[in-house]
Amino acid sequence: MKYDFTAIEAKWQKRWEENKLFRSETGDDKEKFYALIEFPYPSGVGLHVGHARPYTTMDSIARKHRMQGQNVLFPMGYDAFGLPTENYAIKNHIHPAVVTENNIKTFRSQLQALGYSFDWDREIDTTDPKYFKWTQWIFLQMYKKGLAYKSKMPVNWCTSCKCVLANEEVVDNACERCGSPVIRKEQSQWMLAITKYAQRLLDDLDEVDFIERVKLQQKNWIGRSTGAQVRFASTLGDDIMIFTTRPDTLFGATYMVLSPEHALVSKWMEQLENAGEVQAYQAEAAAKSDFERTELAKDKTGVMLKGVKGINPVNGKEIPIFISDYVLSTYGTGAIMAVPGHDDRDWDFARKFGCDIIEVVQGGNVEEAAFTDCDTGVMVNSGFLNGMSVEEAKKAIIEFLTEKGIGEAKVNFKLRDWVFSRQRYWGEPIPIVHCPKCGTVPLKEEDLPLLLPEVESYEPTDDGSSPLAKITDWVNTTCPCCGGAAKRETDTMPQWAGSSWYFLRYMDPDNDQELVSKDAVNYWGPVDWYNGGMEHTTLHLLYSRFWHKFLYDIGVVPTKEPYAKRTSHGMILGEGGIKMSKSRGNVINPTDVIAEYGADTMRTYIIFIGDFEKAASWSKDAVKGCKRFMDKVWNLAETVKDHETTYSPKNETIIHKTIKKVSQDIDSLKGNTALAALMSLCTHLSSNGCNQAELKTLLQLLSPFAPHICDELWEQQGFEGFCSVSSWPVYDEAKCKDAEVEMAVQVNGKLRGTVKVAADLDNESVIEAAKADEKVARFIEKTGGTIIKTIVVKNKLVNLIVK
RNA sequence: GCGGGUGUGGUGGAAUUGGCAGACACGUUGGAUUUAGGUUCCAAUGGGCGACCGUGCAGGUUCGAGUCCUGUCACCCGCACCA
Repeated sequence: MKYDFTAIEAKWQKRWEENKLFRSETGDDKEKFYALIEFPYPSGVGLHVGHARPYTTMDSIARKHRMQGQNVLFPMGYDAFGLPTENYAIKNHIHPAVVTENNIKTFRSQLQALGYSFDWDREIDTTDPKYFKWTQWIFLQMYKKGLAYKSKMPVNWCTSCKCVLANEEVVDNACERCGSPVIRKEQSQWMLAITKYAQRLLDDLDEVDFIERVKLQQKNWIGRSTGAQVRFASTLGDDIMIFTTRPDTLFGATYMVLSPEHALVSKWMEQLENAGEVQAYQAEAAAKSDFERTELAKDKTGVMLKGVKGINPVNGKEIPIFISDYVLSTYGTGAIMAVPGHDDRDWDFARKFGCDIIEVVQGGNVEEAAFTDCDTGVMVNSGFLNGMSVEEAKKAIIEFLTEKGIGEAKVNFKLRDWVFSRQRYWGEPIPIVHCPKCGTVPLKEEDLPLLLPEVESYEPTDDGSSPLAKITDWVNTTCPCCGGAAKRETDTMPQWAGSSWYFLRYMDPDNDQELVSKDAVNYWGPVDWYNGGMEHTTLHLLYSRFWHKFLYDIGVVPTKEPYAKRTSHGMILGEGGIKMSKSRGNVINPTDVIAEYGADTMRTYIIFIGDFEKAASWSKDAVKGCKRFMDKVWNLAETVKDHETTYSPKNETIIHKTIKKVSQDIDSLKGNTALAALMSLCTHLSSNGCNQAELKTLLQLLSPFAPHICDELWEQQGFEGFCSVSSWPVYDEAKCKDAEVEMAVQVNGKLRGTVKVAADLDNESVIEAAKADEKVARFIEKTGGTIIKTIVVKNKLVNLIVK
């Protein structure tokens, strides 16, 4: 018979669905296993091979765990709010909901064509009112607990479109759409106080099994630092609060720097001798993105505020104050004391602007460069701190500052609060009403979901408010509190909102009373294994941990952390290691690959392509190798005519070895080497003869990767039920060992030969066998003849040191 | 500039974590079967005539280094100059 993958794959996808083979029942007696992959944003271009990599890998893990008898939850859904859909809708005058619906249809059929073992009865969509009702509900709870608040924040403002732009829409400081300059402008925004959870988000990383580089990136992003907050007086009367991690160097502070946006700068403006210069610099800074400020770091810029001086609180010295864009308004207090002797950036700046450089920790040469690596140095030029170690000085100065009431110890985080408003149409409306009498009033829970109104146009308004602001019918409402006339909040939530809790909804997708039932979350939570891209490490992953901790605090979920384990995949690049992109025309569409070679080949190749955690490049030719492997398995099955139920002695060892290898490799994300072992097994069985018991095991081991062909051959061999849900083969450790091993023989560390000996042979016999090898003996003779030392690595290698 | 990564044949990548570098594939070459082949099978395939040389580059530790240490270069991802 011919291997007709198209017919076979359609047949089994249909059967799996008809039999609800992958449905997961909440509350099963079996051990639960919740495998999660990041749900896709259903863009117009459809599924990308980049999606297929983590999805296929996690599918193979889910399938294996299911075969091992676990109750597996492996769900799929769509993160469908977002900018591209909205922009497409604006351009083509189609409702974003319609665009979304069409895109989801495409995605669903593409996912189904790949044969993933999702429980399709649990599919979710973040734009479904039944779903976002609960996104809004969570926001209300946060508002009630004081975690949602309004604040002025800088936004990207297109001077021509007169609207707020996402960072993504700003290209080289210009609007992506119209090319006009983009400036930074203050606008009132809804914020979520993630910083209140900073310490817990940091501490609880110790409790979870995340790959190290994810933990590290989150740690550095949260960025806890300890230091002091210190109040500097100024000659104009106002105090300047600064944060420093090095209060011990306070005597070395020879100038101060404020961020250009600092409130005191505007306050002092009229009294400054160089107000014009200062204002020009402020405008210049406003035109730069934070990122650009960073890139231009090498050449420090700034302006001295003439007419005001700061006063160093420990020695009373008057020091100049600058504004410079290397100080950010969003970190610390937006003001620093500069210690050029012991900070690189301060040193560069001081040299350029002619500020004093004072050494306060001995050990370097501050005339040459800042001495920063100075933890072991001794304090000098620092009054009462002189002679102390850095550590002692830190303690002493904080005591001194606290006593005098001019400073205190302070923990500071890099992490800043989450800007939660978007002036956009295609997002969850924020369920808040503004009442002239009652102020800001949350909607009542029973009035959720608050739906999006129908609008004519999705374009933002030219005063920077959301398109919703134009819908007066919708905006004008009554106050839930006093019943008087009031106006709705017109900002919507960011795309991150819906994805911050979706894993909970999969546990109980149809519940209209709660976001998730206690039974469901107690049974399924936490997610056992969550895989996703590194690009989501600091935003999505942190946001969802934050929301989960909040839900834990209000008693909705029973665990502090949402995900027990987190892994991350590498990117799929185009041929030759170039990034896939539309403009390069090297984008691979999984649907095309399926049409040409079948889903099993596509799945096998995407697993075989390389180390899951590293980037890998697509190769059209290499796909063929995987198709050949499918053909080989098919051909092998055609040779099996017996009904043996035990392995033959000649194949026993390799079968047990392969079961062991594949079992271990799947759970350590090494499907590539598992497949290499299966290819070897297949070749071995083809040339050595294969009985039905052996074929059965091969099919089961291959099934997580290539499930369709395995179920087909399973049926053809007359086995019961589905290979996809059969019991995972077990191996016998004792049968994984070969009787004989080949050991490498080195003379003085260089490979000179090999010997075949019985496994686990004692060292002396191994050395004798090694010396007996003709080539080895010759090299011993040549190098001096006397063996002075021997090193034996069991079953691996002998090294003879000869003099 | 900061944070996190990655560098191995003609190509994708293996290497039990300090123990035979190049498993398994792709490609190439030769052969067999075939009317034909995106069929199947067999053989060869890091470089060098060789002693030997080979894991981005330069050192180091070790009986032994792709793996550990120091320095350095290149590339990729993220970013909010984090005081």
